[in-house]
Amino acid sequence: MSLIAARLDVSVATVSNALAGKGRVSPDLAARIRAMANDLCYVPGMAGRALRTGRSYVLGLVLPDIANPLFPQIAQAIESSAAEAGYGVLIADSRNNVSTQTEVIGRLLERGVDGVVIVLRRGTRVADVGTPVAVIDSPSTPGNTVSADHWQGGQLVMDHLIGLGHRKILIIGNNPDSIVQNDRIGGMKSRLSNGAESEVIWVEKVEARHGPGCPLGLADYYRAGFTACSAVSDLTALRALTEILGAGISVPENMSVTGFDDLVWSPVVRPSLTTVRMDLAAIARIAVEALTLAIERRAAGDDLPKGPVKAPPHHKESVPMSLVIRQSSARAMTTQRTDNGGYSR
Amino acid sequence: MSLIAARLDVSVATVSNALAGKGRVSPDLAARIRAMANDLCYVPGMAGRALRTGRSYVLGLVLPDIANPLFPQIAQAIESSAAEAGYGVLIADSRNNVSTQTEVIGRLLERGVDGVVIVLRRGTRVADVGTPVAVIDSPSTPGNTVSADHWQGGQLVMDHLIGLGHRKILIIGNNPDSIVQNDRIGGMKSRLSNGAESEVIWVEKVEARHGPGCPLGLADYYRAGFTACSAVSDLTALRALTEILGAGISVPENMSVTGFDDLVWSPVVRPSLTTVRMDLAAIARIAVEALTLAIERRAAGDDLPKGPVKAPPHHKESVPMSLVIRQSSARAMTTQRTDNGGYSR
DNA sequence: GGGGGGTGATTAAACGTTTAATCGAAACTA
DNA sequence: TAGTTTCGATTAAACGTTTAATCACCCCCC
Repeated sequence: MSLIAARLDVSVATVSNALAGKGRVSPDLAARIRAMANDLCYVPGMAGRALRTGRSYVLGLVLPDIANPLFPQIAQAIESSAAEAGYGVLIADSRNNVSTQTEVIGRLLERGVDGVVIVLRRGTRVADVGTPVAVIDSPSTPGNTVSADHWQGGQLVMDHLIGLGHRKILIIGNNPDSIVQNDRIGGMKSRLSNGAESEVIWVEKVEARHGPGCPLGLADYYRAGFTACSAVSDLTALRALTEILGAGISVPENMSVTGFDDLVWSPVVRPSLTTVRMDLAAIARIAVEALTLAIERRAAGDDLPKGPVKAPPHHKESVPMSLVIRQSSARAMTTQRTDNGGYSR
Repeated sequence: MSLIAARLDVSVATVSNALAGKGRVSPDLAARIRAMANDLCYVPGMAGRALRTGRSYVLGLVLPDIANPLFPQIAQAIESSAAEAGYGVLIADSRNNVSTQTEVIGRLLERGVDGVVIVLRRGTRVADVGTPVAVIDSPSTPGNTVSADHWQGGQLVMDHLIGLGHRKILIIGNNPDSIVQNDRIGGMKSRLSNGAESEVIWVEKVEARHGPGCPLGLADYYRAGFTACSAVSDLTALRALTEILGAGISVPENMSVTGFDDLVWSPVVRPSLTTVRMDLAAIARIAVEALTLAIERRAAGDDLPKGPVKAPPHHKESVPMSLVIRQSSARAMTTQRTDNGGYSR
């Protein structure tokens, strides 16, 4: 910048004004400055700007569990929205540990991030920091900024399965403490109709009894007349799918399987997985917008209300999910076989 | 910092020296300063430091394909190593597009990152930028900084399968242009012995003929006497596994299936997937160390050799992979059935 | 023709940190 | 005792940007 100023024999202030379009600069001089800047491949140094303005144009993204297969989608969505708003994204991984979570948030703040996006799990509360925070979890979570409408997503699958004629539906959850999973299951149950019934099993509970990686005994449910498995996550659905296939029960002819989140492998397994997808792009956009709004306000002198930022008024706090119908769900068998469901093969 | 200085009635320089342990400060004054700093919850502002020293203590991490299921592991490893070295990690996503790759690298540089870690795919070359760059791809890739020893990984699975008595082994690749995949396959083939034979199919090629998501015709290979599928990635392995199970062929009794990378779902599917894992923690550590070393050197005035940084001398440029034996691989059937392999069920 | 107002540019301070140069005093040396 | 280190701390400049305050100037109007 000072180089540009020297070359055109003007003051750096004028250069700054011209490039920022702020002060009073004559149109032609401004044009000459822009030309020269472009000529010299000048890019404003963030360090000086950050120092002067107190803003780094960097957001922190803290994930509770980086092994989470959703991470790529989330990171992609947040990074994209942030980039569009002129922000970079600094990642942090609190290894599902609530104490390291506060620690990594602290590190992000030391780095001078202007705001933080936190993806919660199991409804952890996040302490108040001096910086705007957006929380993505579930509409049921207190202090949630924006998230997918998991309840409605549950309704979506259940409507789909009921519509296909299924009447005995096994719901497979993972962790009973997860607000997200409970929302999804609640939505499912709310749409049981026409005498349809459901049963819920929790993977963590059966693993607590039989060890990690144990079979879920799905063949037994099949023999008991269940014709569909609705899992709260594609990971669980995949586990169910392979177990069912391995038991010689064909999918979707004898048993339908559905999941949640449309993870990478869902389209490629055979049969490809019917699932419910969140609109992470929209969610990220709203979260980032809420955050940047709060940042602007704070820079203007207002002090923030306590707690995570709220979704901007013209946006919904919960984003509808959409059903992705693939091969793993089909019409329920009309002639029900309640005995001899395979398993011996 | 100036607040500390005022409170103790010393100069800011002294405070800086005391906290950095650099200049000459009397031990007791230094202690008092540290105490006061701790008392005031003082954290040095990165902006000022960055401006003065020209270093941001931030690394950029650019992934070619953020949908890549390996992303969580990589990001975790890099973030962890970087944090240990005192660096933050700014993520960038070049959506498998080489032009956006250079663009996002540019954005990272504008943000003032001190170095960049690039995970390549398909051997893209990366243009010289004014900042140290570490490349993670494959030992065969020119300019590679560090990576897993994919060739040796291929040998690992093949030794395993041969040891289990398999003699006709189907190798499933994804993209023929991928250096990584070719390395893995090369390693596999180099360990064919005892009259064992292999055949390679490429998913992208068969999809080009029969459309995306099409069956790979694995039952035919089973009928033709193949007893093992060695996929070049867990994603492909999973696809193979589900197709085989769906065809009524049991795994691993009739057919063994192996993959690569130990992705999230590999332990949870049934049968759980035998796979080859890279030591991403070690790889990330070496990459970050090489990078920080180059950064130090550059800060000391040396100018860098062109091209990506090289692994530090006391480290290997290629990190050995390790075999993770699970349920999906087992001893080959002794009595080979070349006809009637299932498929009808 | 002198005061007032708008215009286009400059000046200078400020952000928070590091660091080379300086300086006073105490301690050692000849 | 005078000269010379050594120690402990200070001074001041510097990084690159923004921005409030200032200034010179021209134009207009009474």
